[in-house]
Amino acid sequence: MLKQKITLKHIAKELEVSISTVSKALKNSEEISRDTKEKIQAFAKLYNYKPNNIAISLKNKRTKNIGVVIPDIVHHFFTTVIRGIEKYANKMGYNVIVCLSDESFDKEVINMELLANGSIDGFIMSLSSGTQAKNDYNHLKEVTEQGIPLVLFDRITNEIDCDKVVIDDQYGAFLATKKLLAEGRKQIGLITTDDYLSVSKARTEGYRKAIAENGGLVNENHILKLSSMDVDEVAIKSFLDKTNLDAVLAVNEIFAICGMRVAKEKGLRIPNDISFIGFTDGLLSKYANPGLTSIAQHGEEMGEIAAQMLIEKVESENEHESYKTKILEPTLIERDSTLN
Amino acid sequence: MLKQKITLKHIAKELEVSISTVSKALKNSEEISRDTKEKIQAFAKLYNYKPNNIAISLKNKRTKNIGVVIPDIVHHFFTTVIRGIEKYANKMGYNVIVCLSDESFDKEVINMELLANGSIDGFIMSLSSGTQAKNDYNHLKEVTEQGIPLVLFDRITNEIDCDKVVIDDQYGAFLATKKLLAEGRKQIGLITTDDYLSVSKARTEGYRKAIAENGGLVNENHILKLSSMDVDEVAIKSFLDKTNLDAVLAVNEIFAICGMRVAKEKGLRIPNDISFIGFTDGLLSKYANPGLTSIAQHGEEMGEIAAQMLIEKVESENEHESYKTKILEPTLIERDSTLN
DNA sequence: ACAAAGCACGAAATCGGTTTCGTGTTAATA
DNA sequence: TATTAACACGAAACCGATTTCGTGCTTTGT
Repeated sequence: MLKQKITLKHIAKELEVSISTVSKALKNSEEISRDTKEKIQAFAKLYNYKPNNIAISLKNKRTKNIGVVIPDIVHHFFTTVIRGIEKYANKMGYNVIVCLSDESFDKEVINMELLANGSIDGFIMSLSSGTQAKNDYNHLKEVTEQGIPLVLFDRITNEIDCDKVVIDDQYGAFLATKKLLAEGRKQIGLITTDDYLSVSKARTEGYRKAIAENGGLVNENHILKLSSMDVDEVAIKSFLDKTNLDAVLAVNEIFAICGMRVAKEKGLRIPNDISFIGFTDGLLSKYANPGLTSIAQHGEEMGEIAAQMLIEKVESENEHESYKTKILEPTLIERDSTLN
Repeated sequence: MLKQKITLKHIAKELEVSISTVSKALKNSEEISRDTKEKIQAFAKLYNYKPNNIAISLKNKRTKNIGVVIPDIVHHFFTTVIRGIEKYANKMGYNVIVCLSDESFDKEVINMELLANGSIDGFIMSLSSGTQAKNDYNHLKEVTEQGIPLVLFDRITNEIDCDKVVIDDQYGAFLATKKLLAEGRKQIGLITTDDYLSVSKARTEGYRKAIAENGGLVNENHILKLSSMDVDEVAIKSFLDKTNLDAVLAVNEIFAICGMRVAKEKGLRIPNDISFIGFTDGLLSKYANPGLTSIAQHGEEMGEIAAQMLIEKVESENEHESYKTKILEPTLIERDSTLN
């Protein structure tokens, strides 16, 4: 019943040759005679021989697996990045092992240690908020010190020397704020998270910069810092109640959508009375009502680039430690939550 | 600079004992004297020795990896399933290798063949539409014949004997349709895909059953079958134009959201003039405007159960081939796209 | 004091491949 | 015909662990 996987040893015994001969014949080595090669190859094809990946990994010290560690998978942005990674990795014959840190420092460490013991050839990761809050990157240091290539994307740190891919978050927020200013908005609010998240910090800076460059002064009351990634609708409502905004920039699409909902409940018309711009440009932005103008982060492209950088490092023998940081340009996708 | 990974051999040489002694000492074998064990364990701790996963996998013929093959990762439902799988698998010390078939039969086959050669202990998968359309399951047969455990979820087939997890799609659609009928809706439309997708077929049946049970007759013009998973807004618009519906059931949330948008453009009030119910209950349903009433598919739970079933099979020695199909009950989540 | 038992450890096989090196046979060359 | 080169293949080491079996030494028993 059970069709046992066939190995070189089986073929060798059956054909009365040595294991080495079989191995060479299947690699079409010049060393083996035409006759023998044909016989062995035919037999292998017949019995659908496929070499055991694990054995090859052990010999080569290369697994053709890449480890991806991200905070959460139920986030459109991360999911598009994975798709990009998968796309490129697959093309190059690599598999993708996905681990979720669940925004927790401990889980991130455990996952990485597990994978680092031979299961993968390199890491692609985005830091958990727990790690960024703790500001402890020893697990990353250990990995790089062992010579395991690492590529950070989106949520990165300067503490570690490695390849990185990010979008220019500051510029993205700058772009969005400029757009709102160009519409003639005067009271522009920002809904963000605590500063320990590198991206939120950068976006806040972009927002400040745009306003300053426009000769305005940032009203600190116009900035709402939510302490968690979960939407706090109550906080958003009281924020909109207390202020008198005519535009809102949010660091992700959920905050923006939630803001729009609250605004509509307050009887405000979007975009006539108040404009909204979000980050991420995922499904929510596209299918929201009205469609949410947003800053596209080009996740899929980011994933492809990260995979490319990683595989290049994995496959390059030389250890000349030169690390690149690729900065992608964000794009403003205009929809109906802003004036055309 | 490069901190080389330490192996049993290194420890053995350094401490002038044999490799076997080191191995046994680290497993706290009774065979080894207290002194020697303490010496070896201390040394291993000091140099942070961790056994090589690949070597262990080769020896044990167990990788502690499970392969997940899904059509697409940029779908809320699938990501929740992955999260459920990850959750359980991680707890049991397993890693998850994710492969995307991209709805293509060929990619599905290639990915599975790659992983089946020793990289994983078992598969969890949901069929690509390409595979369901082609109705060819030989790649699954081969895998099961090799004794590799397989669990199918959501998009399954009866052609293969293996464990399965699904929600009762027919009942879900039945439930939704009943709800619409209870609201007093008379002209209930259905937006679905071609029948080759097992879930669409089941949902269509549930819809028919509910109407029939209510003494109604299904108007075939009230059923729109889209040929692809991509939203065809034009088709939906002409569908709503041609019919005169007062309620719509859609087999996924995107179709439903798109339907709501078209309806609003036509000047219809939701839910006063027309109700909408979708499937999936993802972010879109939650943050749509109005919030979309929908049938929750309990993806995370499905993932956990699938992982549990798989790991149980993986870890059970005996080959008594008994396969279960677990059917989860869908739940109706009421929001503002239907009358309360 | 001598045989039996027990202790602590090492040699070697194994998992399934790859690869280096050595060797017997045949063919080419002097 | 003797020598050498080319050819075709096998033995064995290796990757990094686990595990069985064997063995030298000490200890116990009589």
